[in-house]
Amino acid sequence: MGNKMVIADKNVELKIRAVGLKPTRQRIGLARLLFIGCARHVTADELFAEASESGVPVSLATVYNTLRQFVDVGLLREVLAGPERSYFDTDVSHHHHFFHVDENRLEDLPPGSISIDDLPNAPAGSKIERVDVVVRLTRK
Amino acid sequence: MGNKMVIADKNVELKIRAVGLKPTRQRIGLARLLFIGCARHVTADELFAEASESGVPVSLATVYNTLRQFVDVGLLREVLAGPERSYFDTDVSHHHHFFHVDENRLEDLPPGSISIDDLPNAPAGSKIERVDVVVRLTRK
DNA sequence: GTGATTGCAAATCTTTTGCACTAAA
DNA sequence: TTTAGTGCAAAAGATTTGCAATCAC
Repeated sequence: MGNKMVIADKNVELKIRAVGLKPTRQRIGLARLLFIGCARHVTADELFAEASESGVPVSLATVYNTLRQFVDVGLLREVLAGPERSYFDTDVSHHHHFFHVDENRLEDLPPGSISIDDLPNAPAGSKIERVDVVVRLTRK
Repeated sequence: MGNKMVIADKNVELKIRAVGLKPTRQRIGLARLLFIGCARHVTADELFAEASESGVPVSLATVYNTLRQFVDVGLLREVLAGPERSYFDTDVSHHHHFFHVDENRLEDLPPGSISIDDLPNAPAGSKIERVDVVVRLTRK
């Protein structure tokens, strides 16, 4: 059993090294939670809770700092879905989201769901960084 | 000069009454700033500053509460552009936004700029409340 | 007069930061 | 050993809330 785990850990460590960060116990622990397995959407709070449960020794401040660093180096994408809190997506490819308003939960749009035509020109002096689409959902 | 002002005030008061709110001095003052003239995007802070400058006697807490109430009754729309603060749009019709990341400023997309095809079906049990598109801009 | 609204200050919530301590290289 | 990273507690910023005072009707 331990074998796969060890290999995955090694990959996570390499991933962190690859972006120029020091692979500390905390970063490795958080990265394991984030990057081993399917793509996911987390808040700082959720990740902190998960880390605590699974025995990763980390403080909430470090969770925040680590998430920010991972975004900065392109390992995570920050998704703006509501004004209350930030969501982080382990899938950094260009895609869009459902946001379940009643549950404060993000979900990927099925790929190819939305195609945007007639993208406007950026106003003078600006360039388009990114286009975010959020489909807000409520209970039926 | 005073005449137009008085009429506009009257309309603002009627607007507030129409949604079932009591037209207090504060609500009328804020509504005048918001709804007389062109459509605009404001933050609570900006509106509070404006109110203070133009002699509308109102506290920051009341600005927040009033904005929230105006959103609830459909007089304003809250726009999600970043996690730091909320923006309020006096244009409640369906339209999308540029967000100037470096300036924290919203701007309407030229009408008809974006057309979304292939809108996905909502997941089971949910219905689509709204689709938000934010085109994030940085300095060129 | 009476119930809704306001102002203020305090509380809340998310996120960031300063600084002494710890750990990775 | 040396520098980067961490934890804690405090700070910061946006927003909400409790409650006594005030206002609209």
